[in-house]
Order: sequence, then C-alpha cells, then structure tokens
Amino acid sequence: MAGQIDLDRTTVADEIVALLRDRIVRGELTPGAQLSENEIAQQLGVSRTPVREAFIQLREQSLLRILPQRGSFVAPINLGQVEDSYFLRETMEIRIVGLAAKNCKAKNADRLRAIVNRQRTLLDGGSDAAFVKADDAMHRYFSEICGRPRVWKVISDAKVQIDRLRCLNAQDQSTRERIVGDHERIVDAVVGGDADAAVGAMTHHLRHIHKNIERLAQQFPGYMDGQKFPSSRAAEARAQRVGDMTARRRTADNNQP
Amino acid sequence: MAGQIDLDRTTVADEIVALLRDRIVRGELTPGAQLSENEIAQQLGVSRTPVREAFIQLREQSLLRILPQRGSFVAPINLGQVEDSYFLRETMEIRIVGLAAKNCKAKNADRLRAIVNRQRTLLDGGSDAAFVKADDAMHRYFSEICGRPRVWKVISDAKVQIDRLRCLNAQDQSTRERIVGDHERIVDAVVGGDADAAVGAMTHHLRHIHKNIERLAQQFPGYMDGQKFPSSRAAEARAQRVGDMTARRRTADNNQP
DNA sequence: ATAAGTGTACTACCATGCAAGTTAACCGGG
DNA sequence: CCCGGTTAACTTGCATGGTAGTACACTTAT
Repeated sequence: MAGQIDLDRTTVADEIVALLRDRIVRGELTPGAQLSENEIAQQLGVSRTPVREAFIQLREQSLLRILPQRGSFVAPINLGQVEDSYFLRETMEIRIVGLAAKNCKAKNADRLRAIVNRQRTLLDGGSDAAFVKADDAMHRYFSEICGRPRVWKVISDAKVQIDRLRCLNAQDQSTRERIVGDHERIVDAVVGGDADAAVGAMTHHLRHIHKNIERLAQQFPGYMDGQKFPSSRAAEARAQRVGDMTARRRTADNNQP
Repeated sequence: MAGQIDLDRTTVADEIVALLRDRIVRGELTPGAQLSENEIAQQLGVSRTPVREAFIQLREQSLLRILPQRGSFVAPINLGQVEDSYFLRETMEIRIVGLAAKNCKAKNADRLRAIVNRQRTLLDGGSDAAFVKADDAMHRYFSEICGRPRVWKVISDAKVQIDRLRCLNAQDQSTRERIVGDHERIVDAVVGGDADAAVGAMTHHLRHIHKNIERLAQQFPGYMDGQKFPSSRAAEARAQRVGDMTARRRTADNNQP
C-alpha cells in the first residue's frame, strides 16, 4: 500500500474525486474513455471501495456515466447541458456584478485590483492552470462582495462543463490578452460604482466566451453528446490511449504481477 | 434480507438517497438528529455499503454532516445558505419567466392552464405533498418553455434548503389560496405574452415566499445554523424522538431484539 | 460461409470483516 | 464530593469476497 495520495486531511474517496475530476476537466481523460474501479484502485494503491464512492460523486457531477454491470465511462460533453450552464452563469453573474458595483468598498476595490494585476503578470509566463485560477478568482470575488459566497459554488459546478469544452485546446495569447482586458474594464466599472457599465462589460465578456463555446463544439464533434457508449470499441480504444491512466488494460495473459 | 425497498430499476443506494432525502426535507428527520450507517442498514434490511454511499450523496447535497469516527447528523438549516438559495432561485426564475412569456406557444398555454387548474383542485382536499408537487410543476414548466429544462434541476437542488424550512409547519389554507392566486396571475401574464407583467407577478410571488422564510427562521431558531454537533446530547435526544426511524438507539441494556 | 450457441473474462453491486478513532460511563483515589 | 484513568460500546473509513449481469470470442451446426 503506497502513499501515493496524501494532500490534506480528507478521506481517500474525496481525494480521488479531486484527482479524477481534474483529469476529466483538463481533458486528459476524454469523453467515452472507460474507467474501471479495479484499475483505478490498483493504480492508486487503494481498495475498490473509495474508488467506487468517488465514481458515484463524479456521476452526480455529470462527469461520469456508470452503466451497471457494464462499465464506467467519462461522460460526453452534452451540448445542451453546456448551453444551460452558460445560461445559468450569465444570468447569475450579470446580476452579481451589478450588485457588486453598488456594494464595492475600498477594501474590495484594492483586492480586485490585485487580482487582475496578478492575472496580467501571468499573461506571459504563467501556466494555463494558473491563468484559469486567477480568472476564476475575480468572478468568485464578485460573489463575495455582494455577500453571497456560496452562489459561486453553484456557478462553478455548472461551469465545469464549460471548462471541459474550453480545455480541449489551449487558449492562444491574443485570447488571454483580451480576457485580461475584459476583466480590467469590468473591475474599472465595479470600482467606480457604475452598475450599468459593469453589467455591460460583463455581458460583453461572457458573450465572447459563448462564441468560443460554439466554435469548440463544432471543432470537436466526437466528444459531444450523440456518442453511444458500449458500442464502437474502436472509438473507446482511441480515447483510452490519451491518458496514461487508462493506457493498457489487463488481459488473460498478464494476470499476475 | 427482506424486500422492503423495491421501486424501480435503480441501485439500492439511490433509493436510500431518495428515501432519506424525503424524510429530511419533510422534517421527519430534524436537524441534529443522528443517523448511523448500521442502524439505517438494519432497518432497511441491507448492508452498510449502499447506506454509506447514500450518506455521501446526501452530504454533497448539504443535507447531512458526516464527522469521521463520530457520527452522521442531519445538517442544520444554514440561514446563509437559505438566503443564497433564494437569491439564486429569484434571479433565475425571474429571467426564465420573462423568456417564457416571449416564447409561450398555444400548446404551452394550454398546459400551463391545466397545471394551475389542477393545483386549484388540490386546494381543499389535496395533501401537502401533492400541493407542493403541483406548485413545482408550474415553475419547472417555465424552464421547459424557454428550452432550458436542466436549469430547473439546479434551482430545485438549491430549493431543497428552502423546502426544509417551509416544511417545518404546514401551510394554512389562506397561504395556499394566495399561492394559487399568484400562480394564476403569473400564468395570465405569460400566456398573454406580457413579459414585464410576468416578471412583476413572479417577483411579487417570490417575495412572499421570502417573507415566509424570515418568519419561519425566527420561529425555529433551534434548527438553524449555530447548533454544535457532538455536544448537547439533550438536544439530539429530543430531535431523535421526532422520527420513528431514530426513535430508540441500542444501549447496553437492550441489545437483542 | 453464415448463424446460432457456449464459455470466459470482464463489469458494477452489495455483504462482510477489520481497523482507527471518539465518546461516555464506570471506578478508584484524592 | 470531585477528579483522573480505564474500559467498553459505539462511530466511520477502508479492504476484501462473492454474485448477478454484460459483452466479446470461440465453437458448432446449418
């Protein structure tokens, strides 16, 4: 039993959730790829129980499809679900940013400036993950400013499906620069207390994201919803080789270690 | 091993989730009540495994608090969370009803009329559960009309915390009549294609609900957030006696049935 | 050669057993 | 009477074993 997983003081199942969720969202595990309880358990050096518990949680997050007695597969990116996620995010964030503009104190303004400044420093050298994290930080902080920190969790959970789509290819430099510019304009309006301008800037920002969603959806039709599951072994085998986690499956030949 | 649980073709764990979720939301299991994996498993005639998997899902829905090696307790009703749930619901439903008014076809109008008519028939004889179900049906259908059926799931999940609060005492007749009246005004506006009127009526309707929330929160302070968990055995014992599910715990005296 | 039948290797599901940790009651000494 | 130490009965977390069901490959009959 190795100590491959040791981050903080949560259960093993929760750590596996975080691990697999990250791999699925980042696209390392692609839609349709098969994940077996046994296999994950062996690779992580734990028993099947916490893995199974993690699978159930991922299913509830619409990231995994569990077919009883057949297998567990990374869920396809449901385009309708992506659209609904965007709808929810847009609706909530637009209202939130308007409220934030009316409630922004001096301390909030300082923090907002710091957040976007940090994001700008990440423009060149920063990794994609760090940039995304800084991106989220601003949106999340608006939720805090208007006194509703838990609302961000709902938005964030819905946003996962959007993030999966976005992670299909890395953002180019011009896109990242536009994002930071958008953020700076939004923060300017919020700090200035101009709710209408804030809502307008946020709307503009999110619409750009929506355009990207549509482009990516057309670019990667294979990962989208229509895909059937148990059939089409060829497609699954192709998907499996993307991540090393599902690289080789055991066969009758190499049963013993 | 009895066949106490047999509804449809899902896993045992999922049925336990539905069962316990219902008991918690309806207030049969009150905040602070202890639920042990062993006890539930025995009462349902299943092993601890599916019960445990159900507990984890309920934890993710903020309905259960699992303290490792200590116990699992029905979560208190977090007032901040209730407020955030209301905020989300209000924001989403107001936008949705405006869109529904613009998109309402003749077929939708007929179904809306049918839904409120049915709710009115339930005004006198109907059970509380049936009335609530009919209530939800209208709100859910608005989500369908504007082509975003999945958004209702998010609203509904958030609404659980509000429902817990509401179920603390049954609605009196005048409240139910006011609700149906509200619904009829909303439907009138939507069917008439008047988005502004629909938004106004929905806002009015939801504000009433919010007033009720505040009243109930003051009425039942014991179920609210501040409650500590492992301490105050007296409060827990009191809570336990509410539902027969947790009526008597085994002690050293009555081990055998 | 094609189609139906059979076996085998997988899958997720659930039952059970053990371990680590917490709590509360009990008991003896101050 | 009050306080500290011990023990016993709980709790959840994790490991493991057995079972029903599925799918694929092989065999056999047509």
